[in-house]
Amino acid sequence: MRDEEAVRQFVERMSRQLSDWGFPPMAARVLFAVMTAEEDTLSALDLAERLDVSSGAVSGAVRYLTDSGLLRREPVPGSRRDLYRLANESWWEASLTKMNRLKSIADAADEGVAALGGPDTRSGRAIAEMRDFFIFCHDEVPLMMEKWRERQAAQD
Amino acid sequence: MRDEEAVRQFVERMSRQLSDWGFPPMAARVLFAVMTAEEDTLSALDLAERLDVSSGAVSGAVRYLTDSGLLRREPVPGSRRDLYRLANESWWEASLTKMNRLKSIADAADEGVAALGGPDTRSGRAIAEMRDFFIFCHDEVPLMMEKWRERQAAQD
DNA sequence: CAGAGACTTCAGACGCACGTGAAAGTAATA
DNA sequence: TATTACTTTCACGTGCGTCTGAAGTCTCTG
Repeated sequence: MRDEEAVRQFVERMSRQLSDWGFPPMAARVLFAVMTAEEDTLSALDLAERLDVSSGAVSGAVRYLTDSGLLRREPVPGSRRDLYRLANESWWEASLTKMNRLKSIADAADEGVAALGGPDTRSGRAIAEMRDFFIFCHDEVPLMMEKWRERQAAQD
Repeated sequence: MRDEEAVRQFVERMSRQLSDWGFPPMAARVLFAVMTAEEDTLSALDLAERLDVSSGAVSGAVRYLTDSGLLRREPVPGSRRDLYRLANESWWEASLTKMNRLKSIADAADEGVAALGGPDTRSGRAIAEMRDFFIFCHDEVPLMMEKWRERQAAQD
């Protein structure tokens, strides 16, 4: 049923997609290794073995992921081993909802308008419109997410 | 009024934002050099001078941008010099509307579900939900853009 | 308290994408 | 046809992020 080789390829392909978006590659691999596991927690060693990477790489990746709030570390009492679990089943939703990137762009654009001498110059107007567009998106995305959640709720 | 140094910084900062999204840095610089120009067309030489980069770099960047449909090349009759103009005043809108990335992720996720043995396994279910989420976004974004266009139209 | 197991840190190597600068290519002018 | 103006191509150098592997640290067990 489950095709381990295909799963590997999937993890690799998906990680590539994420890293195209600026996500650290190894962190992406770890994230999908956890998502594609039938177990709901994995140790650092498990991750290193399944991904066939060094323990150091795993260490850096889980640190990134826990800092970002995507993964939760669960120390095992009476053992040096830590287990990792997805902090949020639908991390992608939370990630998109924030979308600080849109805000950063809007902010940068706003400074641009000032540098260009206000929204009444040719170029200033263009950048101002761009800024407004990104502000609009930044506002709309949460609404979109809400719609998604409603739809999900309705499906049950 | 117009602060050239601040404009430079703006171009640089904005390009950085774009390249964080996987956009080629030099292409981003050229794009914003054109957007921030008061002229509506610029030659390759203009671009090289304003950005203080080599002509080779400009050549590669404009090729990328014209191929992507963001810039239009306008040969000047009786001259070897070409001028470049924004192909679309609101290229960002068009770019977001396409958003092939979301589709790619959904496609990859779909293969993942198969590899995991269908949507009835623990991990398969998680990936299937993720897939549906990205399909949802892919469908919603065009609606969002429509809303934006309506709002813009209303503002006139 | 010694040893084993587990994670972290860090210096080094590696690969990759990017921009440079020079040389070649192409088209207009004389 | 030679010259000039502009663009494209490409081999090279560089910088950056990333992974490895070994050494270090910590903590539980015997």
